[in-house]
Amino acid sequence: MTIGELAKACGVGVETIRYYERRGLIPDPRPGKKGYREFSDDDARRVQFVKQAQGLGFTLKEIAELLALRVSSETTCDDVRGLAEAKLEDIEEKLRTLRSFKRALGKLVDQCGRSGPEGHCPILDALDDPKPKKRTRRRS
Amino acid sequence: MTIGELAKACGVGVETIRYYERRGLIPDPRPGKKGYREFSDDDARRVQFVKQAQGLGFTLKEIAELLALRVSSETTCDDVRGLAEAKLEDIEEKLRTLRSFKRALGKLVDQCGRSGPEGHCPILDALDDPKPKKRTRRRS
DNA sequence: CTTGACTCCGTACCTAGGTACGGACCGTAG
DNA sequence: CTACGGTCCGTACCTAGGTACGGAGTCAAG
Repeated sequence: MTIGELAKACGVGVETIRYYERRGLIPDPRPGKKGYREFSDDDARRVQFVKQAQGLGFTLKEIAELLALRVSSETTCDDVRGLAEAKLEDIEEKLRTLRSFKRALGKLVDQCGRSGPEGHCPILDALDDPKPKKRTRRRS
Repeated sequence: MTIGELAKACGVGVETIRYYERRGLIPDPRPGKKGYREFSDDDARRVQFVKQAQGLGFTLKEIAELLALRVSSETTCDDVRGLAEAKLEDIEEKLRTLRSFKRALGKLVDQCGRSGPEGHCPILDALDDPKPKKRTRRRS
C-alpha cells in the first residue's frame, strides 16, 4: 500500500508516518514502482502498536526499544530477556496504578450524591483509602 | 511547607510546581509569612497523582478534569457520574491494552532462545496471537 | 495531454510540558 | 550586617512529537 493508504488505515496523518520512518519506528519500505514506496500490513501493525503504547505513556524511544526486542547477531538471548523483564516491570507498575485509579473512580461513582465536605477532592481521598472495602453493589 | 520542600517531596523541580499552579492543577496556596506561600500535604498528593497519571498517558488537561471531579453548586451528581464513568471507560481500555502488552512480553520472555525467522518482530507476533495458550511454566 | 490528487524530500513551524534566567526580596548562620 | 540560599514573579528558552509548506515528479480520469 502507499503511504497515504497506510496513514488512513492507522488513523494518522501522512506526515506522522514519515516522522516515524525518520525515528526508525518502521523499517525502510521496499521501493515500489517509479519512486512510490510500498508499505506492508506489518508496517500498519507497527504504527498501531506505537499509537497504543503512546496512549499508555510510553515514549517513542521506549516504543522503539520494545519493537527492537529480538534475538539477533547483536543481542543475546539474555540481553533480550533482561530488557523484556524490565519492560514487564514497567507494565506491572502501570497496571497497579491504573487499577488503583479504577478503584478510586469506581468508589467516587458509588458515593455520588453522598458527597463529603465541599472542596475536598474525592479522587485523592479514594486513592488514599488503603482497603477499598467491598462495595455492596455496582451500578450496572 | 515551602515550594522547595514540596518539590523535593514529590521528586520534581520547583519550576514544575509553579507550572502546575498556572495550569490550575493545585489550588492557590494560602499565603504564609511575609510573601512565602505555604503548601499542604494535600498539594503533595495532588502533584504525585499528576505524575502517576502522566505516566499512564493522561494529558494535564485530562488530569485536571479528574481532579476537578466533585459535586458542587456548579455540577450535579449526574454530571459527575457521567464524567467519571467516561474516565472509567478510558481506564478499562488502557487496562485491556496493557494486559495484552504484558501477555505479549511474557510470551516473548518464554520463547527466548527459540527465536523464529530473523527480522520479524516477536512482540507484534505475540500481540497478534488471539489466544495465548496457557504456558507450561513461568520463569520465577 | 491536461488537471487533480498523490508521492517524494527537505525544511520550517507548532503545541504540550516543562526548564532556565534575572532582578528583587527574605531569613538565617557566621 | 553581610553572605548565601530560598522565594517571588515574569519572560525566555528547550525537547518531544508531530504538522505544514514548497517545489518537483507521478498517475489515472476525462
